[in-house]
Amino acid sequence: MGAAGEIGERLRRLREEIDLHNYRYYVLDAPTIPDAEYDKLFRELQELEARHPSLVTPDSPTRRVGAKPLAEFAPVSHRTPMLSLNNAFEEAEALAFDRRVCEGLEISEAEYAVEPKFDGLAISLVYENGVLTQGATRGDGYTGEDVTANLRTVKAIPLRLAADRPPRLLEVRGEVVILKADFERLNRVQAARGEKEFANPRNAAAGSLRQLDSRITASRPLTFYAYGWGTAEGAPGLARHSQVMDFLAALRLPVCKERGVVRGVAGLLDYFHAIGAKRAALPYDIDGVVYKVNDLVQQERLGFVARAPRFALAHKFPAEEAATELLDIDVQVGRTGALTPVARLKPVSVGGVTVTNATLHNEDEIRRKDVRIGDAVIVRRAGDVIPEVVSVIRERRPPDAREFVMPARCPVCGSRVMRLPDEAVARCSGGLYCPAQRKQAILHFAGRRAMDVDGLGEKLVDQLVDNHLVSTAADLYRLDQPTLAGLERMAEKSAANVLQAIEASKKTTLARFIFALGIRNVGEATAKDLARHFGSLDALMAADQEALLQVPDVGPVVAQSIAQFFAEGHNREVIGQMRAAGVRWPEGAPARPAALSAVSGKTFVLTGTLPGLTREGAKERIEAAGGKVAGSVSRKTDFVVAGAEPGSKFAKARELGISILDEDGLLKLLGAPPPE
DNA sequence: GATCCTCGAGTTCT
DNA sequence: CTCGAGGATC
Repeated sequence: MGAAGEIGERLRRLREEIDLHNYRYYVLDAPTIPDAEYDKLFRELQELEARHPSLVTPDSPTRRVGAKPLAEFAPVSHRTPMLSLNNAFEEAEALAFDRRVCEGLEISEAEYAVEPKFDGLAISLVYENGVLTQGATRGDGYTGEDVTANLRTVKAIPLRLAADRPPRLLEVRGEVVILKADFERLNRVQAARGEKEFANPRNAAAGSLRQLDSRITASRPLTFYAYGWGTAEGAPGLARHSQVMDFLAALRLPVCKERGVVRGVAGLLDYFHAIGAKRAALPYDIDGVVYKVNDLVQQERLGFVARAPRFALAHKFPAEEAATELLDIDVQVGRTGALTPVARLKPVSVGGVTVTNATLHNEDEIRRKDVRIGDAVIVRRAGDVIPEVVSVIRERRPPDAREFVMPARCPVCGSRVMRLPDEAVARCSGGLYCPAQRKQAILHFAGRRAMDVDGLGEKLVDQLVDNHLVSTAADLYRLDQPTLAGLERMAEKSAANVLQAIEASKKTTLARFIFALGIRNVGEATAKDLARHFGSLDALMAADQEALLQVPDVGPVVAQSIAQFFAEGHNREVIGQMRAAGVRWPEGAPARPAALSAVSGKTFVLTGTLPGLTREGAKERIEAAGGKVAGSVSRKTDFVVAGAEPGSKFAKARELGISILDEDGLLKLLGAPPPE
């Protein structure tokens, strides 16, 4: 072999090896060599190609870096049209789909290929004799845009298919997406550079793919999943869609791991619910699942209606984001006097529930998002629960949109509003003179984690305070049946229940009582620390700054808050009244000796819904066994206990490699003896 | 002084 | 759940 031939051979081997590592890294997510070694191979290839430009091939992994900006994208006609799917939002529509399929095919039960529906951008990739020659957006389904240069930078897309005799022509259909974790990283980078953050992974993927400068695309963490083929010439004859997917996977195209084959409508719905339950834990965003009749001959027999196939259906989850109108911004007063702006929205359905309010946190947040009253806004349920205004649709801003101004006086009591120079929140300076703060203080006192007075809710507290029946928490213990029964929506029976609950709350623990007082900066955890450290309320009340600083997790700020609270004569008086009324707890004995177990000293984080235990129950049992329950996952977390529909904590635990337990695992651990 | 971790506080809807 | 801020740690 001549020198040129040898170099050609070395180049070929290098490319093959790099392609394989790319596949393992980007598609299988299971690299087999360290990054540094990969970089070495890559550099060797780059150097060799630089010295022998004539031997550079278009499918070389070095050609992924991005090319010069284009003036515009060229139009591309798809050989086989990329049709849209019919959508279903209700189970009834899925049932109707299955019935039509069975009737159309004159069978009693159909077999379906099922897969998640990615929330990304549909694209088409053309491979000629195994080499990627063209990539295009879906466009209107018949004509898309040529984004070949951009798609070449996507590492999960093979530039050459892994086959000795690849099909003459293969159109691969799939979705370009950004993984959730990559999206968060990307936004952090954007923020650090002072550039605009993306609202969601889909927008980020769309924006990245539509860059005329492919070097920008190359810097974005795009990935790809194939979901089918269009025109295929010289490909093996296959009978089922599921086989097509296996074929694509064998060519080293990335395909979704969650795909499956099910029978009948029950199979479809089971899959829909299974994926729905897994949704939060999946690394990518999806907006539903797709059902396709698996048999390709049957698909052909069913054919198309208008522009959508009759053999496939997209069964969508309720939208997690929606556009609506911001009608007004109100201000709420919290227990500490914090003024929180709340968006009043035109009711809109998000994630299956109707949203009318959403917090805007504080003034800075409103400014940052540039939200104005009257704006069209995008609303999302953060972590699937709490509604939040994501962004403003600038193009739809009405000319009369008004900026929000934080009021100078408390909307409830008229006291001056203060904002400390280094704090984000504005506060009402009225203290307990402010009815809003008084009400919140009483609600906090009665809260489940504090004194646990069942049935004492917002409506009742409003009435009690407004009618001057109660002005401090101690007054609760002076209420009687006739007073309560005179209130709205308070029949004799409910009045008796509330009195009973108030009576029952008298028997409590020191930690709960300290928490219930609502001392600034003293929450549940600090209250427990204080109770354990001082053993009695009198010892705590007598403690000076220095004594307080001895308590773990108490620093100067918290110590100051506590000392200040007890120095206030009014507070001491209220506490005296409550003790006189019979509020009591076991005192003296500082903390029972925690049972020694495998759980002692370990930190747990709970996420999702456990089948047999409540969150509180699980927490109590872990603490009784000497463990700690923290709110968020970090490297110091020993175990994450995951139930059904876990949140982002589950993903984080996986990322950090923390042991994950289910309820059974937790119970076993609780019962297990301590490690030697 | 910077960084990481945890806690506190506020929030929605059924 | 998310944000901000207090505390601990290096």
